[in-house]
Amino acid sequence: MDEKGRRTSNTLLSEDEMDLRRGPWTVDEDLTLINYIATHGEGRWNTLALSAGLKRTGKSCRLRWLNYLRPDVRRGNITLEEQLLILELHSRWGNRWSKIAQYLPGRTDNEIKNYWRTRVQKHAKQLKCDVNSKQFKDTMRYLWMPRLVERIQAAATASVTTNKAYTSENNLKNNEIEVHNLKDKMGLMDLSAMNSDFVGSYVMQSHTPENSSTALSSSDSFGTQVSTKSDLTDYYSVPVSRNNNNTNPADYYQPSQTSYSNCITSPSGFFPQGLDFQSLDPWNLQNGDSSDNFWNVENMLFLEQHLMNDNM
DNA sequence: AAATTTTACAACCGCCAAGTA
DNA sequence: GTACTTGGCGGTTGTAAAATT
Repeated sequence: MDEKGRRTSNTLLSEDEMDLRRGPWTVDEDLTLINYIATHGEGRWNTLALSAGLKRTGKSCRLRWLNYLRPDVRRGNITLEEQLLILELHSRWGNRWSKIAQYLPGRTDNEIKNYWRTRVQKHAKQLKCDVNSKQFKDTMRYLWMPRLVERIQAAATASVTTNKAYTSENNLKNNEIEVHNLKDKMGLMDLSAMNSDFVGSYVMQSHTPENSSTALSSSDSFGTQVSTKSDLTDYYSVPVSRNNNNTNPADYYQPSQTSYSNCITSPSGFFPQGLDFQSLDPWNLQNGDSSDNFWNVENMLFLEQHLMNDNM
């Protein structure tokens, strides 16, 4: 029996007989579930559903709790850092959403899965290539991911400039914690090059009072985030390490034969001569509007052709 | 302004493995 | 040992909101 009915005493009742509800949860149902779990805790979801008086399956209650009501669920835009992690972890583990979600605290497997399907797969579809193809994976790894790193770095640099004066004891404490967490995550990605200076400056952004809509905390994947032209110089300048010990996190993404810097500044290292590299960047903010103008027809055709040649 | 299409995401489905009676 | 229950997972669907025509 896969929750098609529930056994009460010796009687097996069908879902119809139990008048089970489906579809969106109401506020009342949410409150009932929250209150019940607050009092009795999680677990034994079928029993919980019955005891709480919810006309839902145990599965439905579990899902609602885990994906939506749990207090530590993070909502809102996937940050650049999270996008980078998702791309990286997916390249390692494929559709192991729950495993990937373990490394994004507060994000659910469902949310990550939705992100992947709606944003990433969309672009694979537009490129007319399979999301699991080598070509698409290469595009992700050598084009989008370095660009994401660059954007994270650019945002961090910008935050250092604009928030120089913003330091408080609390901030420093919070930053220490986040630097630690971030390093844990990045450590998983083997981003040994990421130094605390860089990470710290990045994290600083997330604790500034005016951070609510920064490039870091609010962004849409593949260039649909809202931004301003003033950001452009950062996005398109060559990433320069903020110190001299070669600790540019982007270095991690160096392909075996072509350097990351070459990818960024000279796409010909990876893509054919003449390719309008900037336009191929999913996070391209040219013209002040980032919303997918990256995938203009010309470049689509060009990349498509390149991918086809690659197949031969 | 209305109709249509697209996007984003919550919720459901079916399968499977582990636990339990 | 086995039939059943439960919870977890990945895939898919439904639908409200936003964008476009």
